[in-house]
Amino acid sequence: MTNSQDDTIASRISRVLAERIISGALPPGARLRQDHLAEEFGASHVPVREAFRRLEAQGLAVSEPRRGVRVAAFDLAEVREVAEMRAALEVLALRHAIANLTPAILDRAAEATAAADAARDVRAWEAANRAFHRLILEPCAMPRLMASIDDLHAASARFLFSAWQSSWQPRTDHDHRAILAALGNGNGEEAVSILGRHVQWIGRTPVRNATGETREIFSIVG
Amino acid sequence: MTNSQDDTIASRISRVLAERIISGALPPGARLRQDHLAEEFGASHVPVREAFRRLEAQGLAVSEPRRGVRVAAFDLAEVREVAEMRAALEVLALRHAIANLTPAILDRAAEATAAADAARDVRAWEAANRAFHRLILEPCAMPRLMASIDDLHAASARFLFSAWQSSWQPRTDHDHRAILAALGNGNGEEAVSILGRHVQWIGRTPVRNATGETREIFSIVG
DNA sequence: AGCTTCAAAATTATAGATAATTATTCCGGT
DNA sequence: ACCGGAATAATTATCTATAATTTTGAAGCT
Repeated sequence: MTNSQDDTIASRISRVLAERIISGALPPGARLRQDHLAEEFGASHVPVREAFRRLEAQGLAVSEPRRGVRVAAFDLAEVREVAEMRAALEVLALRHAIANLTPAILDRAAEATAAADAARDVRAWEAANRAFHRLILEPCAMPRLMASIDDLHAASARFLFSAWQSSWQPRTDHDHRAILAALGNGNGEEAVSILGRHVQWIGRTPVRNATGETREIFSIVG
Repeated sequence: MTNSQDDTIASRISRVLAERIISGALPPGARLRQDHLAEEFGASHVPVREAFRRLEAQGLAVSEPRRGVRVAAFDLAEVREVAEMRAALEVLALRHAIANLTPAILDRAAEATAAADAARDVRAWEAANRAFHRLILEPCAMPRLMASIDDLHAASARFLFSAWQSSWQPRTDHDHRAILAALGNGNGEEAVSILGRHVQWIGRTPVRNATGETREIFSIVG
C-alpha cells in the first residue's frame, strides 16, 4: 500500500526510511529510535511514529510495543514466500493487462530490458527490472493489486541488495525478451506462463562472513 | 498486514474502527475526525492518527493530507479485484498447506462448513466461512501470505455486509464440501482448482434505494 | 436569487512536555 | 572473577498546546 506522493512529513520520513531499509543502509534488526530520527529530520516524533506504522504495514519494520521498532529481519523462507506471492499476483495482473497493452508500451518495456542487461551495478539493474515489470502490468488497471505488487517489489529489492551488495555481473535477460515476444505475437498465455516462472527464479551468491566462513545468500532475481 | 494483538492504544483504536468499517456501521465516505474519536476513546489524537495509518494500509480508509481521513469507498471493480486477488493468493496458500493438512483440521473445516450452512444471518455466515478458509490455508506456514489474505478477507466481509445488510438466506455450500472431499482423497490439485473458482463467485442481490429505485449490489460470497 | 469575498469556526498537523516503561551501568555480595 | 540488583539513563507512549489549513457561513454586491 504505497500511497505516498503526498507532502506530509510522516510520508516523507516513511519514504526515506523505506529507501534506507531496502538499500541495506539500515540492516535487519537495526533499531529505529524515534527521537533520533525526529531530530535528524528536524521534526517531532509524532510524524516519525506515523511513518513507523506504514513501514510496519509494508513488512519493512517490526514493532514491539514499548520496546521500539526494528528493521524487519528476513530469511530464505521469506525470500521464497515473496517470490511466490509475486508470481501469483503478477500473473493475475498480466492477464488483465494484456488487453490494454499497446505497441508503445512494449517498446518501452524492451528499452527497460536493454537497460537491465546493460546495468553495471545492482541498483541500476533493479530499477530497470522494476520498470519492465511495472510497464507491462500497470495497464491491468487494478490499483489495489498494483499496490500489493509494489510492496512485494520493495521486499524483493531488499533481498537483492542484501545479496549482491558489491558483486554484480551483467546478465542477458532471456525471460524478459521471451515475454515481450509472446506478447507481441498475441500469445498472451505463453507470456503469462513465462512470467510466472521468471519471478520465482531465485539467484544465489556466496559471501564471506566476518569470521571468514563462506555461505550462500539467496535473492529474487526476476 | 494485521499484526494487532498488542496492547497499545493505537492498535486498539485501529481494531475497533476496522470492525466498524467492515460491519458498515461506518459507511463508505464517512469522515473520521481525530478529535471526536480521541474523545470517544478517552485518548488524545496522536494514537488515533497512528490507527489511521494502519487502516489506510489495509485499504479501509483513505487519507487526503490536510483534509482528513474518510472510510474508503468501493465499487464493483474493487469487489472483483479483491475476489481475484483472493483467488490467486488462496490457491497459492492451499498448494503449500496441503502437505501439512491433518484429518483433525479437515474435521474442523467440515464443522465450519456446517456452521456456515446453518447460519441465520450474514455475520454468522461470514465468521464460519472465514474460519473454513483460515483452517485449510493456515498450515501453509507463510505468515506474510496469510496476512495479505486476512486483509483481503476483511475487504470481502465489508462488501458482503454492505450487500446483505438485512436479507440473508441460508445456502448449502457445495464448494466447501467438494474441496474437503478432494483434500480427503489426496486429490490436491482438484481442491485447489475448486477453491480458485469458488473464491471468485460474486453474489448479487437487489436493494431498494432511498429514492425508491432498485439496483443490484454485488459482493464476494465464498 | 445567485455569486463572490471575507471572517469565524472547525479540523488537521506538528511541536513540546510528561509519565511510564525498558535498557544500562555500576556496585556489593558470594 | 562472576552474578544479582538497585540506581540511573535512555526511550517509548501518550497528553496538552500551538500553528497552519480548510471548511462553513454570512454579509455584501451584481
